[in-house]
Amino acid sequence: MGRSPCCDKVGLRKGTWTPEEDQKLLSYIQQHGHGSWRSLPAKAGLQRCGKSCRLRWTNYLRPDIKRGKFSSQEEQKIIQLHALLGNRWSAIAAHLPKRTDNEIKNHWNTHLKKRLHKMGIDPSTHKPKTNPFGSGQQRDNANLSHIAQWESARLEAESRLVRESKLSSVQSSSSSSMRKTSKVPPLQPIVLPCLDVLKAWQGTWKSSTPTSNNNRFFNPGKNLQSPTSTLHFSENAFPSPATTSTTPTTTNNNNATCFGETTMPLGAILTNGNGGNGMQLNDIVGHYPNNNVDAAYFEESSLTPAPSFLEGFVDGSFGGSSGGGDLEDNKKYWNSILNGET
DNA sequence: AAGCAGTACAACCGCAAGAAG
DNA sequence: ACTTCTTGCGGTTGTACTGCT
Repeated sequence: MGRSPCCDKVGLRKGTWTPEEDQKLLSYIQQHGHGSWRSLPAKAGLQRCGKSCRLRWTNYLRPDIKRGKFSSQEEQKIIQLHALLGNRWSAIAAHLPKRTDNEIKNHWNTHLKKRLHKMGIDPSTHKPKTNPFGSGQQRDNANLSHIAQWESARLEAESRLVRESKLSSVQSSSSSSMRKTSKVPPLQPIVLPCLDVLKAWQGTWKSSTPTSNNNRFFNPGKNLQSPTSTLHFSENAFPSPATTSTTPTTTNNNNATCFGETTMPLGAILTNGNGGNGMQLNDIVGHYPNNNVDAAYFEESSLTPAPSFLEGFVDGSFGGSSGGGDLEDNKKYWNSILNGET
């Protein structure tokens, strides 16, 4: 009973692959496909076990692999995904085209983990290791609240991911017998994990009891403190809700008048818009001429601590002045959200 | 130039689980 | 129902490279 070893380990080479071995493996697979990995080494004239061949192929020789330095955009995505998925490298890799789980794992362990440490962030929890914001009691409370909300959102998103993963694996297994076993949730349609967290966060805020006061967008109610976070909306980017109604419109307004730069609590964006006390992503972009995300940008002002998964959204997105992500990628991000994957 | 430590990346190992016989 | 095969996955180790003393 039990599994047999992947190879007999006698007379087989281990360690770094030579260019000759690579060439043998590559040319064999190009001609015949890999077939059964166990039988491949003998057929290809390699003194390696099948498992080693498979690893070499999937992590290095495969033609659809992008090698080389990770872009800042990719790094940001890895951090965001890791905040959501933890060490599920294959799941993370599924969201980074042409990158292997092994490469991402190595990059995380050798670069990103250390970088987060230096920034005072615990890479396993994605939370600040210590309070970097001084000693004000009020600030401390706000931060604790912020962290608690973030954690709550994260857990909710994670549980949702698990639910969706189970659901889709049932669907996919019934629809395709070719699909091999995998812990990775199916990728189509792509639902951005960041958005999951945003949604979860929405739920967190929505669960509080809104009251009407002079903040038309956001009122955290009694159970949750207002976040310390605010977002700045640039001039000409955001038509004034004050000129229309107390609730943001969900329809596009090409002739919308704009108000000058304003400061909005993060909750204004993350709480439910149609309910009247906050805005959804659709609501926000609905205010821009032609629903065009190019028309807007926002930048982080005092989101503290900034959850890493939000960085793509609040740190320099849309070519904002604070530097940050690539404009085109951010636009794709947002357009995918607005095209109904939400 | 040699030795050493740190870093980056490739590769290995063992486990889990579905497929196949 | 059971065993074996096969593949995928994540953690860990090994090795080559680089920079410093």
